[in-house]
This record gives sequence, structure tokens and C-alpha cells, in this order.
Amino acid sequence: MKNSEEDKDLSFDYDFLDKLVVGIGEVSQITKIATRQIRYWEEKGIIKSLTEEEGKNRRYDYKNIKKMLLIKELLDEGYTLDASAEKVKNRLEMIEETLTKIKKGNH
Amino acid sequence: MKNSEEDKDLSFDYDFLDKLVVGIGEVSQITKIATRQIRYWEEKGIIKSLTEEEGKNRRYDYKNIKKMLLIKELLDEGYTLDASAEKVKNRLEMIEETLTKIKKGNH
DNA sequence: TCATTAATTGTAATTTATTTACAATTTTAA
DNA sequence: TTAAAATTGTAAATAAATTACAATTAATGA
Repeated sequence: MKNSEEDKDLSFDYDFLDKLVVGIGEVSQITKIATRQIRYWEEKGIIKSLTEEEGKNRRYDYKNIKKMLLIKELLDEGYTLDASAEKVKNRLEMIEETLTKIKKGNH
Repeated sequence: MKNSEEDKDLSFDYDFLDKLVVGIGEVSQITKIATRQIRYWEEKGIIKSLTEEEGKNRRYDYKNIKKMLLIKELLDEGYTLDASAEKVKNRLEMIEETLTKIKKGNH
């Protein structure tokens, strides 16, 4: 069947996710978290953007966005910000491990 | 094994790709195509950004970025811009079909 | 209840990034 | 060599993001 061709196009996406960088406005659009709140979380040390220099626009990667989405979920469940951040840590490590494995497998 | 948990986190990513929006600066960072060139391709009708209103910043989705990456490859192979765009069309349709299938499967 | 900390939100002034538009340059192919 | 295709340059205007200082709104324990 022709599925192999389609799969080839999609298997690439782990590389894509790896290269992905997004500005704060887009993160806000994607996650539905206000830019003001994202900056606040960063101020508190919960997340860390990839900003190259002070004053330049913030950049976020896949892992960052993932983290924000997970934190948002936990906040909605009633956890505090710090507790959410702590809980999310473990899941993120798992995601990263998996990505690493997949990347190694594909090269 | 604990793979099922990790997979759960990653299977979500098709939804993520579906929601993804990126500005022109980030597209340029991701694809290594100059912003000037991206605007030129758009001017020529090769790609279409999701700009809401004239004058507002351009927004691109996953499919757009994918298209640019493919076009870039074909240009490097020696195809003209129009020929590249034409060739890329088919592969994009396949990608879209696959994404649609996967999405349907997950809900 | 009241005080305290956590969490969030507001916004002015400034800076960075993007847009449009007009033009110039380089490349390609007949 | 000429014409069309492809790309690049940039000034002026606009949009979006930054920082910093402040205010407001929960949430919680004494």
C-alpha cells in the first residue's frame, strides 16, 4: 500500500518538534494562556524561555509549551503553581527520554 | 512496561501540530529561509499565510512550514520555484490525509 | 476575621520585529 | 543579449513584545 510514503513524511516530525521555536504571542494562541501570565510564570522561575539576550523577544521550544499546557491542567485541578510545576517535572522527563530514544532510533 | 505512559504523552502531538501557529521570524529560524524570501514566495502565491488582516503579522501553520521545507529542498535540487511548488502539492495532500486519519482515530 | 503570601492583572514608556512598497540586483533560459 | 524569474535591499510606518512599577484578587493559617 502507499502508507509507507505517508509515514515517511510524518516520521520526520520528531526532528521538527526538536527544531521548533515559538514566540510568546504564538504560545499564547496555542495554549490559551495570556502572555502576561506566561511572563509571570517565567518571573517566578517556573518556566525558562530561550531568550538570547535581555530585552530581546522570548522564545519557547516544544518542551516549554508542553510544560505550560500541563501546568495549566493541574492549576485547573486545584494545585498551586509551585505544586503543579513540581508534579509536571516528572512527566516532562519522560517525554524527553522518549524523544531522545526516537531520535536515536531514526538516525 | 511503562512505555504506554510515555506514548500517551506523545500521541497527543498530532493535536499539538494541529494547533500550531508560528510567526515569520520563527519560521525563518526553523527553516533557515530568510524572512524576505518567505514574503516573496507569499507574494508570488506559492504559500499563503493565515494573516487575519492586512498589516497584521503573518502566521503560519504546520502545513505551511512543511511546504516551505519541501520547496527549499526542491529548489536546491534545481527545480524552479513554480515547479517546486507544483511537485510539493501532492506530498502535502498526502500528509494532510494522514493527519486527518490519525485525528479521527484518536477521538 | 484579619493579616499574609500567592497568584494574577494593568499599563506606560521603550524597544524589537514585522509590514508594505518601491527599487535594484542577480540568475536563468531562449 | 534580452526578457522573465528569482532574489535581495531598505526606509518609513505599524504591530507586538519588553521591562518596571503598581494594583488587585484569591487562598490560607492564626
